[in-house]
Amino acid sequence: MVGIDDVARRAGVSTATVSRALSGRGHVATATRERVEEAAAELGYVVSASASSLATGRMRNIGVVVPFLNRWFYTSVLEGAQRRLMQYGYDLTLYNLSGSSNERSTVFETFLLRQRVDAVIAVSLELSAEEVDSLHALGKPLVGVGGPIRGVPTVSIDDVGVTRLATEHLLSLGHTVIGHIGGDVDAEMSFHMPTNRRLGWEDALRDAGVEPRPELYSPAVFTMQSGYVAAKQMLGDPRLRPTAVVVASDEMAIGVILAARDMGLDVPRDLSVVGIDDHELAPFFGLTTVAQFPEQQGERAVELLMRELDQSRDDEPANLQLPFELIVRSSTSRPRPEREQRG
Amino acid sequence: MVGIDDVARRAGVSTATVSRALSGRGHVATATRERVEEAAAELGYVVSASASSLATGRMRNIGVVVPFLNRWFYTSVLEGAQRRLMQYGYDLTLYNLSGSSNERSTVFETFLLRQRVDAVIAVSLELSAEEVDSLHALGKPLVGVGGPIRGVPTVSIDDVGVTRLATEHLLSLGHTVIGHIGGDVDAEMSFHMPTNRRLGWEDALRDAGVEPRPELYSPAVFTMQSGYVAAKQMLGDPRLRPTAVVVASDEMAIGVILAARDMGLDVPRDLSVVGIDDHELAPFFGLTTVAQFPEQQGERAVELLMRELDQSRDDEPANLQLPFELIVRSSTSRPRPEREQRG
DNA sequence: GCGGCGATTGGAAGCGCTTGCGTCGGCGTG
DNA sequence: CACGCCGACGCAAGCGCTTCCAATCGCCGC
Repeated sequence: MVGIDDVARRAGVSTATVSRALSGRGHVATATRERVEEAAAELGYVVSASASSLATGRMRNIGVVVPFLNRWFYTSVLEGAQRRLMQYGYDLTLYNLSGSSNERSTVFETFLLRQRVDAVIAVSLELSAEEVDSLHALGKPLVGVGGPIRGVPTVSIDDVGVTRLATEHLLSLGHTVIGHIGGDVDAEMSFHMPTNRRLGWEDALRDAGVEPRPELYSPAVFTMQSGYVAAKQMLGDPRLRPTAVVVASDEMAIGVILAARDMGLDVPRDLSVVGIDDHELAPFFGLTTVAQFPEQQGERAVELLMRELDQSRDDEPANLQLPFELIVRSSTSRPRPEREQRG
Repeated sequence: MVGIDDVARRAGVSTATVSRALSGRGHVATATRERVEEAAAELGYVVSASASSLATGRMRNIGVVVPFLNRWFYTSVLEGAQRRLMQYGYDLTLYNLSGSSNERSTVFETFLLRQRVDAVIAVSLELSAEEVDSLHALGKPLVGVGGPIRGVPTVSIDDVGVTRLATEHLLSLGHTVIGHIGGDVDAEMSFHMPTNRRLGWEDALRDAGVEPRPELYSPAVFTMQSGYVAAKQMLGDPRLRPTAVVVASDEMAIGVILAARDMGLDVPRDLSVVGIDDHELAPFFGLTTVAQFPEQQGERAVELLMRELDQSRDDEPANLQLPFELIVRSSTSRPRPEREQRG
């Protein structure tokens, strides 16, 4: 294994100089630096991560904790985070909580505290005060993606605003009987998100002078299947049927579209559907949706972290609100004229 | 930061003993061990990963390289690998190649060689000889998931057998005009897999005395959309239409089902469809499929790796063939009687 | 009762880097 | 022209563990 001394010898300098030259810290004459770099390249020298970490106390590695892996949102965040981290020269070690039920405590109590990561990004996780504290006690910065966490900087989108925008789109098309199929709070780990999305729907309706009808809200978990089932139920009675629905995720929304088809309803003629996410399948189903950009969220989370890692954490926890955007496709249109609709 | 000497002092022993007691290596009297463990627990001591790694040369961390993240197969493999690694006390650091085009070389030349991982798992990646060699030169074991790699132990499924099984299922139902929608070799990174799956279809047909018709094979990339488009084309002409199709992945197969519906064809009455994977959406669409178990593949890959890491690599590269299984749902049935079919 | 052996434990030498502290010149000022 | 400063570089002390080697000690077999 070629070590720093080999490089030093070959370049005719001390190991200290090699270290400085290669890391860019400290003053090194240009000529010397080049000689060192050349020697390192010729020998195929790569610094030993563990030796470097032991000496500096920094691992150049950050931990990302996700509640699931098999979900578009999480993998997208992961993808963005990974890309940005790589640019910073950092590694990403992955912790997935979806395994056994006690995996969560294992991750927090053993793995994350094991000095293997400089910081952690928690995606859609409601962290307990102890979890946050134990990390902070070790001097490990922490940032969250999705949903605020007490005392922790976070990047997220305005979940109220998202469904509000979706609902307003529908209202602007002339719909007034608008349903909402949303997250079932108990079934998901991402705490306030489902509730906030419902609030956005309610707020938009009220602002338009329409009182949201409880029977037009239907909870569901974030899967296509669950969206399908919820839609079947909500659309069952033609007299109570909404002319449009705001659905809390694209996957659910696709389930809704499929349900509508199976019931002989034409989308968007009989039912307008708007989802949230801009999932990769959304274009295929012509789904109008409010796009969020999870990859970007992952990237921003990394940037936030890097800032905390660099500077002494002066500024207080920022809550970064990321943009979202309505994308109109073919699943929404004006409602059918009343008389025709009844027919 | 509490270190090993703190524990040693508290337990009244030397650091050497603490190390031995906590790591389980070497002989330590039971009473002593307990005393040390107690002291460590009270102090909340956790070994410093970098110090330990520097001393032992082992990182207890393995790298997993995937070509994409947003695909059911990869995340499932990842999930299985992660779970098993965690049980072994190992971390998983993730490398995703789907970013920029030069990310691949960056990963291999910089990150993987940086002494941060003890070994690597390559998922659905055709590695070049240099990539394999450079890893082996560093003494880093390597195992592949999906598709054989020269000189590297691999876990995979029998891709020929998988489509063969699917095709035989269709044949046994009485179908004889069976199409295949499969991977486009050029568009995917997973090399022989698409070809092998096509071979399975051809073999099964020939064994049944049916010559596979080239116009009943249609290449497509592994997405729902692409399956949809391919199906629209293959099913376009009623006189040439197959009564059944074997589709190389569930996502594509769902696209096929959707296309059939849009063309007014009833599945399975007018068209039987069988996919491969047992994707999480398969039950929802009633898709008959040949299940493979990617999580299990991830787990087995880890086990293979651990064996290489433990023993001196005596045995030569094993190629582990994992099981697959036909799951019959509602997308396949006997073909309609001939006369009715034409009608 | 004695030599020897294995179980226990401590001492101390690294593992391969980073970095504070010093030294050595060369150059800008007064 | 002398002084002081600063850039460039080398020395050597760690960073916090692991583990080889040696020292002890209790106990067994002859």
